[in-house]
Amino acid sequence: MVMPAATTLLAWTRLLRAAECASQHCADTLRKLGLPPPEWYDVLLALERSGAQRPRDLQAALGVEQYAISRLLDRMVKAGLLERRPCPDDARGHTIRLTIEGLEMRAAMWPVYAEAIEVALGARVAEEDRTALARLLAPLAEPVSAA
Amino acid sequence: MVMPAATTLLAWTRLLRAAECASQHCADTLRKLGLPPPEWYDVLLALERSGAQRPRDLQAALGVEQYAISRLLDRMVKAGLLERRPCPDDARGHTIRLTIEGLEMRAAMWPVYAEAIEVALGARVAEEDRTALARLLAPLAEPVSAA
DNA sequence: GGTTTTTCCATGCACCCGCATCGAAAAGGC
DNA sequence: GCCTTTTCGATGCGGGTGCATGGAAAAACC
Repeated sequence: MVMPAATTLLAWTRLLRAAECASQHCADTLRKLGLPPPEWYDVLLALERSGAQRPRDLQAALGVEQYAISRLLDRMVKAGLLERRPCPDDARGHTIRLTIEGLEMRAAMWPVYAEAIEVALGARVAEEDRTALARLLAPLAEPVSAA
Repeated sequence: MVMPAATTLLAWTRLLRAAECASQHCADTLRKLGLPPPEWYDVLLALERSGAQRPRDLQAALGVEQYAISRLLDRMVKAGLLERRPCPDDARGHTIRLTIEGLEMRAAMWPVYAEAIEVALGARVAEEDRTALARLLAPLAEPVSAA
């Protein structure tokens, strides 16, 4: 029976706990101000950067499950931040566009989101340590090889 | 408007993505073998180490919400892994005990869990880097100061 | 062209979570 | 002792997630 090294277990628990604390702080901060959760921000940002996209492209870009995107877009359309349009060259799909409200919402969320990230991470780790951290996390930031 | 440093944003995205990938791999591995999710393991381990505990102690030890523990214990009792007993010196609470099945379940989960951790983390980061990673994550592994 | 396979997206269902709240027991104030 | 406050744990409700599946369009195959 394989027993992970002590350093592995320590890094493991710290990694999970750190991510939990950080993302929790972020989500809480947004919610307390009546703003949408972080994943909405990611969608808004992706659309603002790349223009209209199809759900499957967003899915690939954001790395979430297909049904998650489908329902996330539902909610955001219902909230008036996005618009579904029929896709000209593929009748199965749609193209998703930002509305004005969506654009404004991203702008409204950013300062709050940025501040939360700064508090949760920037202010707690020195510049050089952040660089080292990013480098060490790089190999872990992609899916475990197709199990 | 505060704009986090580039190193902060990079570390941020890597941290969240790494934790997501790692914990996902772990949960998937257990699930595919018909085993309970990781949080059940944590409860089983805590009880095996410290003997019977009260829900509020487990809550503090595991750092989850009160209602989460309440319902998690419900499910685990229903699955036959735990037992609730009246608490002798506090009629509001209970003491939670492992059953034989709970003990066996933890033993059954460990090799699988350990292997998944090894694959998701141990095999992807060198020994010295794991040490450095744990050190860098330490300040982040506790809740953001009471916001 | 017709048939099979694959891609794209939605959705029913069961489950889990977060919030707010509740009832009951203990602790504290006097 | 009595009253107020705090602690302990459960739960109804709305909503999000994962799984499996469905239907329709496109692509691939022959």
